[in-house]
Amino acid sequence: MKKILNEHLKQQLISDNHFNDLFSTDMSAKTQLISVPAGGYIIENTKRPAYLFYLVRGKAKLYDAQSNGKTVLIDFFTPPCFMGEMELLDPDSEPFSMQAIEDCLFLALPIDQYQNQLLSDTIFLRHICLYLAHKEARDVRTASKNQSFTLNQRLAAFILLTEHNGTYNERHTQVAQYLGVSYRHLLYVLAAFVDQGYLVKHGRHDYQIANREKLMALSSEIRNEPK
Amino acid sequence: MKKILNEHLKQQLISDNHFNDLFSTDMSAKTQLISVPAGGYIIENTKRPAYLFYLVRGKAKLYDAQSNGKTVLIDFFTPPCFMGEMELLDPDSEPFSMQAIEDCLFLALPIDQYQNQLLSDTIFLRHICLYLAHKEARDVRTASKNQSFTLNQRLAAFILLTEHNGTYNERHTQVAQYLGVSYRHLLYVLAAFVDQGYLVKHGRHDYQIANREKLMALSSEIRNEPK
DNA sequence: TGGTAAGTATGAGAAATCTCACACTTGGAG
DNA sequence: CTCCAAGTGTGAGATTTCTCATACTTACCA
Repeated sequence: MKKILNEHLKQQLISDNHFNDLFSTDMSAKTQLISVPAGGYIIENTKRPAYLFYLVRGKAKLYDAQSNGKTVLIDFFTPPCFMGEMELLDPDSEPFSMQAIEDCLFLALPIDQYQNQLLSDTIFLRHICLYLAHKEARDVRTASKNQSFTLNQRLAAFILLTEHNGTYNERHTQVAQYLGVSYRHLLYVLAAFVDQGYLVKHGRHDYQIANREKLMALSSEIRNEPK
Repeated sequence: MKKILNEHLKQQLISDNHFNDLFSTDMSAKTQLISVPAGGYIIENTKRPAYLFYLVRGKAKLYDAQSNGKTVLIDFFTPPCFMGEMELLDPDSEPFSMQAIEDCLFLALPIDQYQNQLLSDTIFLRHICLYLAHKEARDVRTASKNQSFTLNQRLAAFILLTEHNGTYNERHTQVAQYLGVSYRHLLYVLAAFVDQGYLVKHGRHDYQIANREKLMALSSEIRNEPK
């Protein structure tokens, strides 16, 4: 995690993402530009994050740290979205981890400094409410729809979501758990993708996307709104 | 939908559910007690609800009205929970329907009268935020877990959730869609439940629960937190 | 340096679930 | 009253996915 001291870029991102509309006062001066490289942690395990993050570029994933020490893949994030809002709102919330899939750029506000101000800012709170309400509505619909699809389709979508520079290299065990299928079946379908030339296996852990169009075709039915 | 003029019951429900803690000022006097009978509509199709509801007793279900006129079962609600908060927050939100499964009791605040006040009440907004954030977190975990269970287990949980006085009578077509399985398979499992004596079929549309313990055993693995 | 846990890998048979085809019932709309 | 759409019901074969068993590899720790 690194602060980026590029005032011009910061201002442009703030304006591109209408960041100031989220608050009742101009937060530009208080906002920091932060980058996290692919694979880096944005929020670590049990550590309370120091910032409220607003993702403007990149992809990230959310883990849940279970009591037994295991971690479970929970959800994915793409811009624009908040991260760390749960910690801002609820000091007693459970620990979890947030990790960058691609290089990520954030507009970030130091929590300890501005927590009180943010929690008293009705415009900000309304935006968070709306964000959460919409996210919830979307997730419920997506979850309901997802059940109807075969692992072929869901895996294609998953690969495209988590791929980085054309390379897919998630842990099979975690993915199987996240997609709700057996490890065995995941490997079958992965092998089938290689067979059919959609992926090429490199070494033990990396798969290179060889036919992105086909993967997109497979996954397209999931993303599209029903007519 | 009926207003209930029972001041004593209202005060008791307000106190039992710590309703006043949700706001920065005492809303008791402004709160109405509203009941909706089983099967009745709490929020109808495209009609903007007149109240912000807080469910304190009963069960309800949420439908999504699609553009083609069809309706899709989306989610279920049990106390305590808000209903209509989306409409309060976002005047442009999509239409949907909320229907009572059992007789429901609500603490309700007229939206047109108190919308501005509520949207300026940081305590209330924080509670809504927290409610939404926790609901979201729970739903994501549940959805992820649900995939791992067989229709046997999910259907058992679903029957217990939607049952009313020991009778289950949801539309098969909707349930199949909601649970993400084919109509055919749903009927298979339902028939198996009857075979095994968990349910008894009455007429064409009603199933009576004949072995609640067994259904609870089947569904228990879903609800329990992982250790 | 060896042991152990976690991840990767594959086969074979079983269970869950789907698709398709077809028939019957029911409740409105005209 | 008739027709039609939607819901209900059932059979048979195909596909998806699971379970279990069994190896091999890798990382890490004592």
